[in-house]
Amino acid sequence: MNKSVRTRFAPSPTGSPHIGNIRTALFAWLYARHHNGQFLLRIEDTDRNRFVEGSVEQIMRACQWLGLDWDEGPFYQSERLPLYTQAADQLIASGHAYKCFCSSERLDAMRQKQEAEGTPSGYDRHCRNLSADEVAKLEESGAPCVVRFAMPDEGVTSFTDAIRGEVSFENRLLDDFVMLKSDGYPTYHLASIVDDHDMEITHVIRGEEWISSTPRHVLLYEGMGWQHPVFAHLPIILGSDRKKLSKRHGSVQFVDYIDQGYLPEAMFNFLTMLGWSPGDDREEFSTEEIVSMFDLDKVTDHAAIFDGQKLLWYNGLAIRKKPLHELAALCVPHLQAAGLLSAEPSESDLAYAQSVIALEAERLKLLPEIVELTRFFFEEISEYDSKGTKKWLSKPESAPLLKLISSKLQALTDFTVPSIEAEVRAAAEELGVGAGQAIHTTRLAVSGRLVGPGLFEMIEVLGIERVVARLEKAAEFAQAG
RNA sequence: GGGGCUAUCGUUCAGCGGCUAGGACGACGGGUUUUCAGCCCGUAGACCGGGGUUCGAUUCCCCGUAGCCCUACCA
Repeated sequence: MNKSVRTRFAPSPTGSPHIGNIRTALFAWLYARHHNGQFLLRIEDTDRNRFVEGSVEQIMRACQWLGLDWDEGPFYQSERLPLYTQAADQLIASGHAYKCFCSSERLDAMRQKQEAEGTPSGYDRHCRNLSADEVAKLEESGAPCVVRFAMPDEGVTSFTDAIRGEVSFENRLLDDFVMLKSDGYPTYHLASIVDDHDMEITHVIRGEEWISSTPRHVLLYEGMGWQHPVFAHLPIILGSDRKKLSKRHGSVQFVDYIDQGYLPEAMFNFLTMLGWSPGDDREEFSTEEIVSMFDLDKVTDHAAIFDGQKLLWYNGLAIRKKPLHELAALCVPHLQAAGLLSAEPSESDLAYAQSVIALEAERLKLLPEIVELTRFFFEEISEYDSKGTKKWLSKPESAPLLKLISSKLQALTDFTVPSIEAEVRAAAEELGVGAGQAIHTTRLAVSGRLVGPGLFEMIEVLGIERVVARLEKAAEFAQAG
């Protein structure tokens, strides 16, 4: 009869979500799903200055793409203002909070002085002991005010982090933070505890940058007479130089990875392994397997470094695991965008595209690469690889070789890999050149390139007409020198 | 300046008092093959430093160092 687990992802709409944001969402989602609980989405839009149009859409797009479905929400804090002011009033009434009328100038001066003197920073509690009369007078004058939490000046506040164990802070080192701003909006601290309580969140799973703020939250819960949820602070994700993830490490915006052609399965697997493990050496899992195994006690407590190469490896893995028709469905839009395939391809065009994709699948690491990998299957060859030209097409035997192969293939009634291979090898033998030479020369003739799928498979898929035309063209080119 | 979190191969995840310190990515070498890729096999590569505790520390404690986070009317 234990309360069902409820977690949430609570991003602020200040831009496109970061890799780290989504990883946090992922872990919160995994925890909820593992325990058959609920996962909610809450938009923390309490800072009107930093609001960025479109970020909520990007956040939802990222979650949906990864498969992080939410059971409730999205909730918007900006629509719940009365809840926060009520809580603030209650805290003032119970003596846990007070109004502060200090101007930003006074606060700046105070901070400068503290810095100059090397004394600990923090609000000097100037307004903490204002009498009721003074407060009334100031309110009457219309002076803007904020509500600050009245920190106990002694004692220790501690909590048990689900990942790090017991963490404690001395209250006297904590200052009277602002919980309600002068514009009537709450700060994160107030809003999040009011909402987490109201939404019956059982586990607050968030980034480790929140650890230092947690004693404030614990005290806020106590002030409200509420029990606080379990806190779990996830390790941060850093760049390869152990510095904050930034553009220099590649993309930091999550949606960029969608656009670059990563697969959600790969990203899902990669991200969960960044800070979590099943406790042994395995690291390739399906989403279902991860959901069934995931728990907070296996989350590491130290920073993880974002390794783009590993992500790429996971992506290649995911691509190779995809059933062909699914992979084709993912590649087709890229081919269409490149103009290699029409917007409304015929049945046979589609079938052709699919067999082409099948040949290149194992070389594919990123979806958009399919375009350059397969271009020659769809378009005529505009030029031959220059190294290949020098090495193979410049040989005097190339033209007769290509012509012979062409005629042999044309005579074929059974245009399949084994017969194609037999004919190419026979042609080589007839002219007394090595099979390797015949194969490389032919590859260059039909694809213009030096590397690619197996030659015979490639010829079969290209079809007799294209192949013959290309062999003849290459023979002419070779003859002309 | 103050406070907090963290510290195993280049990276990642294991190890939770006794191990030849393991797996993966990457690197390097080999095999398969017509090339590349893939696949298979192999090689190199790590316990931040100093004190304790203990018969015994990578593992527990303390100090130092380093990185990161907080120290906003931002989240």
